[in-house]
Amino acid sequence: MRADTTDMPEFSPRQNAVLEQALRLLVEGGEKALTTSGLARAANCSKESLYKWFGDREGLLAAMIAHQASKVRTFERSGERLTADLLRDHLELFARDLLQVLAGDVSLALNRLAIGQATREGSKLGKLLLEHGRRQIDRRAMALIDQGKRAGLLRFDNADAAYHTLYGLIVSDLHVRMLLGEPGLKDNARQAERAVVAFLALHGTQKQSADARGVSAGR
Amino acid sequence: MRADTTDMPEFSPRQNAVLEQALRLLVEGGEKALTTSGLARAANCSKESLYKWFGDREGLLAAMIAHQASKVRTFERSGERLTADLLRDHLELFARDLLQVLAGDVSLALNRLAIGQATREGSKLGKLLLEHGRRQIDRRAMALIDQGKRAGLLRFDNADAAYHTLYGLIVSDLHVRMLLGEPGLKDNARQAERAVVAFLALHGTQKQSADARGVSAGR
DNA sequence: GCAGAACCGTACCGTACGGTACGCAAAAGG
DNA sequence: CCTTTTGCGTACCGTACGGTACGGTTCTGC
Repeated sequence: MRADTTDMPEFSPRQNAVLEQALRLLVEGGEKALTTSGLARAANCSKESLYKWFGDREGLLAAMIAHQASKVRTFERSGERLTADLLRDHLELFARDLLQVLAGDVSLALNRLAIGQATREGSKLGKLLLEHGRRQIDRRAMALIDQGKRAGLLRFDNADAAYHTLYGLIVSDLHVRMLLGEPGLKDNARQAERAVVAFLALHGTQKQSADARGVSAGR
Repeated sequence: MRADTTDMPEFSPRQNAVLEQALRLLVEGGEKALTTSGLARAANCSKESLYKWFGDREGLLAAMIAHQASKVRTFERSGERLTADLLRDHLELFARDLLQVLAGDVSLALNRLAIGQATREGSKLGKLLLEHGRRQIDRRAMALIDQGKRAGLLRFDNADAAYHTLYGLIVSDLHVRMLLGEPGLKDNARQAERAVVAFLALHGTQKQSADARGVSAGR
């Protein structure tokens, strides 16, 4: 494996337009609506071109995932000095972004696709999705958590475990519920705030402000 | 107790055997392996009978969910007096049970099926799965949490929010990862213990024992 | 013992999919 | 200007699915 990322084929503009149509079909009608004939019709291209570009149906699905991942770029974080308030703000921003991403139409459709494809033996698409879709956001959170620890604002043994705690507090069972077709939250921001307050109560080194704790356990 | 929604048709032994085979096929090969012809062959019955009993394919899938749910009976809890240690034990037992259920082959297969079927507009199967599969375990946890509060061992505003916190701490993103084909945890018990310690740190009214806190944030 | 229902095994039907082949127009390139 | 490449549109093929029909067989009730 050379380097890490960006060994992605980088599709031509035409191919990207086709992949965009493919995503649209998938979002609007689920996997059964994404057929080679239907895509060729919707994208005004020939089936032959589809097979030439993407190999087969699985290649098309993989290309869709890569294409979507290439659109979500997570800006590298600044190296500013962390304060407790700043850390909390960044954690909340991360939480809100995470909830928004997970609730996105395209994200849900791709996850449904990969999960529907998966079996007990694992799934090529699932691996791809976790690798392309999650690594970015994982990195961002881990960097933030690590920075918080180095600044003496957070305390934990295992950064990975701490991150999973944060993730669980933010998302709970919401992701699976949305994948099953339930509507998302009315207020992502409130959920984000709650989760960060709880996370800081568990792993923070300082008392939080009074109004903040009111969210989690005040009357 | 028929109580609320036991309007489930209650299938005959023969039909239950067929549904069992259907689950086996689904677990072993995913949705694409669950065909009417394949099921008829595997269960030694005729396709005509399948359609007579279950109406159509969707009816078969719904029947599979109902059948599986009917097998998972959550024993009603005792009314014993709660102590802090007892509460922690029950919470840990709940967490272990939850992790074990979510990691089960049949549960994963049914969730994959319903998720693969779901679209933006929601899914009949998804609703069914959440209703039949989750309500039991939700009730159990809510009862336990509520009992803990009445015993003065837990403190929270919103029992629902507290339960979601507990759920998130226990499961994190593990469920989705497993749905995508990743292997489960090596040690469910450890994860359960961690989650309960964190939950009690957030919502408990008493200090936990030293070894317990060592799990979450020891030096 | 007999009529009727339930059921199995199989054959069958229409359809729609993934994938391939071909004819032709429009760019690309020299 | 001519050639080559690229790609569109369509037709086509094999397959496999969901669903139905039917003849033969076992089970059930009287």
